Amino acid sequence: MSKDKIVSNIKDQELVRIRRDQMIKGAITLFKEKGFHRTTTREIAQASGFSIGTLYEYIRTKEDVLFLTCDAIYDQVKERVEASIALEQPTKENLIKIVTSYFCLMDELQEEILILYQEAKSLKKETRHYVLQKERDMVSMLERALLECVPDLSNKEAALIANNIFVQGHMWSFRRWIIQKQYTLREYIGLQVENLLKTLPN
Amino acid sequence: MSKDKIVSNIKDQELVRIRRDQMIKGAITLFKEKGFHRTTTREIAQASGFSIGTLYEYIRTKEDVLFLTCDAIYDQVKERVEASIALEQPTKENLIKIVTSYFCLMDELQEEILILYQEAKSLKKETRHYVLQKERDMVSMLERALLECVPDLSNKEAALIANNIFVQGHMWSFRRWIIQKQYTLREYIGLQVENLLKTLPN
Amino acid sequence: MSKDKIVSNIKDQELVRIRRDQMIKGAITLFKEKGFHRTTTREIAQASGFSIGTLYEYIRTKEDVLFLTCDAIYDQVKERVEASIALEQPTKENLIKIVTSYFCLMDELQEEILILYQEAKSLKKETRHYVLQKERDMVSMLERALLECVPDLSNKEAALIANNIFVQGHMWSFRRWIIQKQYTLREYIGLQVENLLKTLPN
Amino acid sequence: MSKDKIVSNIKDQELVRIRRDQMIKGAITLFKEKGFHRTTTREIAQASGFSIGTLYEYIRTKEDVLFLTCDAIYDQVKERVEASIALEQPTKENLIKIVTSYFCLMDELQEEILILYQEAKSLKKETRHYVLQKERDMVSMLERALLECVPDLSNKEAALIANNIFVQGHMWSFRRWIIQKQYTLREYIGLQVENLLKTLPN
DNA sequence: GATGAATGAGCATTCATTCAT
DNA sequence: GATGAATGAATGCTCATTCAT
Repeated sequence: MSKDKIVSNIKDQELVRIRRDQMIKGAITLFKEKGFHRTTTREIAQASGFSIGTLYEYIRTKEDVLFLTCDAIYDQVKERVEASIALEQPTKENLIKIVTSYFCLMDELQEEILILYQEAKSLKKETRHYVLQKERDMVSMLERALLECVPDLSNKEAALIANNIFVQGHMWSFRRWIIQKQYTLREYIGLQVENLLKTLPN
Repeated sequence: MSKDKIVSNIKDQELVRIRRDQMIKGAITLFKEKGFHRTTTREIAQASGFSIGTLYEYIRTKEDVLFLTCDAIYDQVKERVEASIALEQPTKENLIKIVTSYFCLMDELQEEILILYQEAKSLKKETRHYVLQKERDMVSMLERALLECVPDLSNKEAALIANNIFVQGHMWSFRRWIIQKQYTLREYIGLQVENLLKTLPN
Repeated sequence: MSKDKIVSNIKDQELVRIRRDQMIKGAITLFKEKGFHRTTTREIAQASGFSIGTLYEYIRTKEDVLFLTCDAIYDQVKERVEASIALEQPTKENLIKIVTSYFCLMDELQEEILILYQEAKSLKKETRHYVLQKERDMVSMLERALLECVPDLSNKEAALIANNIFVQGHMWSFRRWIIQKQYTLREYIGLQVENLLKTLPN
Repeated sequence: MSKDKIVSNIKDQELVRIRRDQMIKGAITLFKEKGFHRTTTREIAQASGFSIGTLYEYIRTKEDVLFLTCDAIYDQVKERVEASIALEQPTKENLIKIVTSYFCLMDELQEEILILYQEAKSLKKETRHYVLQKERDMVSMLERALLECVPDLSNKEAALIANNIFVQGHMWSFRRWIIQKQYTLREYIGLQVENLLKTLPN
């Protein structure tokens, strides 16, 4: 597991989980507000409900907080996308359900997605790659769903469409000032799904 | 003009233009490399070919540099998209040409686009809105081209497709580690244009 | 006794002795490696084989560890010098034996001597004086041995020579990078003893 | 030159010299009082007469201050020993003069010598070796003076005696609480020189 | 107009010490 | 008696900004 790479002085693993959850919750609030660079470690500690000294018992560097945060966001997204895919039979109608629920998820997690877009680049190589891999996994899930639901699709086509769907979901977040003024979520989903269907064979 | 909002101590407007061009050139190089927050004003001054004191004769704060830089990138993009649109007759074939040349431009300006995505959020409200407006203008240009070339399109459809094209161009940049490993630029453009055509009426 | 000045929460005096011995052993290893200031109390606890909480049951401050350590080193040196002096008859030949075995001891305890030289200054006044007194005692022992073996020596001469011998022993430790490259221990002892004999009357 | 290895942001080399001299002066005062580790960079800046920001324009790390300080002390010692040796003809009487003036110098620079003894170990490998070399050079100077003034001496004997003299000089500083209570400087020099003469052939 | 030395608020991180369990 | 989680004052260092020359 990824989080195990972040070293902590605290022995009680359950406590580490609890404190890091507090930390991630605090950090997300702050990163939404002012971004990673403008947030101080003291603010993170305070928002997490403990002292600066305690913060550093659970991480090694400020960047660790960013990693834990990005990681948690991806996990959350991945888990829910996975769940929505697992439930469905591989039919075109269900593909639409999957995509729809993915867009809804993106709406729910708008601000978290923004954090990924704007701050993940501040991770060091190794951790950035780790997080990138999670992203890749998620696109792969969409790709597989596409291939199962629409067997006529070539691999390259499926991969591209998966990427497009993936990014159109994010777009609802990172272009919200523009998009959300023109469309309701339902409209947006409706139009994007319509286009998607036109794109698919048959 | 936007740049006029950034105050300078220097009277000679031509000199201001020259120095700011140097500054933007230096800043882009540095921001590509290490991002806005990790770049110091001293480094910007040095990369621009003058002293830190001189830098501050032409701007008021470090954020001004970011604004000038984002602004310059958008201007560059806008100018070239405008040119490509202006040349063409409103036919579907020419729409493809416009979109193709837009994707090529995004390929050329990959790193500049990344700067916009990752750093523009550090701008203060007012300037961020200013830059956002430029983005809106650009999407509008694509939208108008779409409506002219494909008259059957509704406004809402055209706006959404314009946004999709716009973001698919950026995607080539901000998801390059994933996308550019799977597709050549030509392949990417080919597939995206193909999907676009399927999406359009007729 | 000195160690009794260091307060402990623990009643069982034998346990205090045992834990402090562990502590001193751990501390010496660490101080040799990185010095007093660069060693943390956590490291000392760990090297001693118990927790940080337990460490503080047996001392009041980090400086106490330094004191106990310096004190232990001096005790060790003193004990062995005392033993070597006690064994001998007061003849010039035996003086040579005493000096020789002192130099050998200094060779054995090189790194401990270094600790005294480099860290004892970090002790607070009171404890520093206490340790200093031990040093004085040791020089006095050499001085007495000198006076007994070479009765013609004046007090002032004996005191100075005792100091010289004392420091020449340390020198083998604190100038080792220079001295030990030029001389083997035997050579060093041989030459220093030779000079000593020339210095003495008769 | 050694100091050139310490990088400064400031271009004006003369100013660098001036500021570093202030810094060394301030640092020596503080290091005498509380040692390197207990002295903060802020205190060094203040004692030097400028702000913490300015301090860091002239050095890169706190350790740089220690290096500059040790280096300056050695330079001062070396220069004066060199001068005293240069003046004299190679006779035994002049050897005594050289040694006497060396002891006087050690008396004058007592506290600076203590700094070398207690803090030089905190230098990083490279700089520590650099400083060590200066020490070696100084002993070599004494050694050469010995060989010139007392030609019958073997190299090994001369080297050892040079080291003894060198350390007996320092001893006046680092054992001052003991030695300076028993002897005046004149007495100390008198007795040590007397012993030295007994040691030398003829 | 250009320069670069000076400033000090601000930040990440450490670590001796305490105390509830 | 032992443990180890919690604390926060302290510290080294950075960097945007100013201003005298």
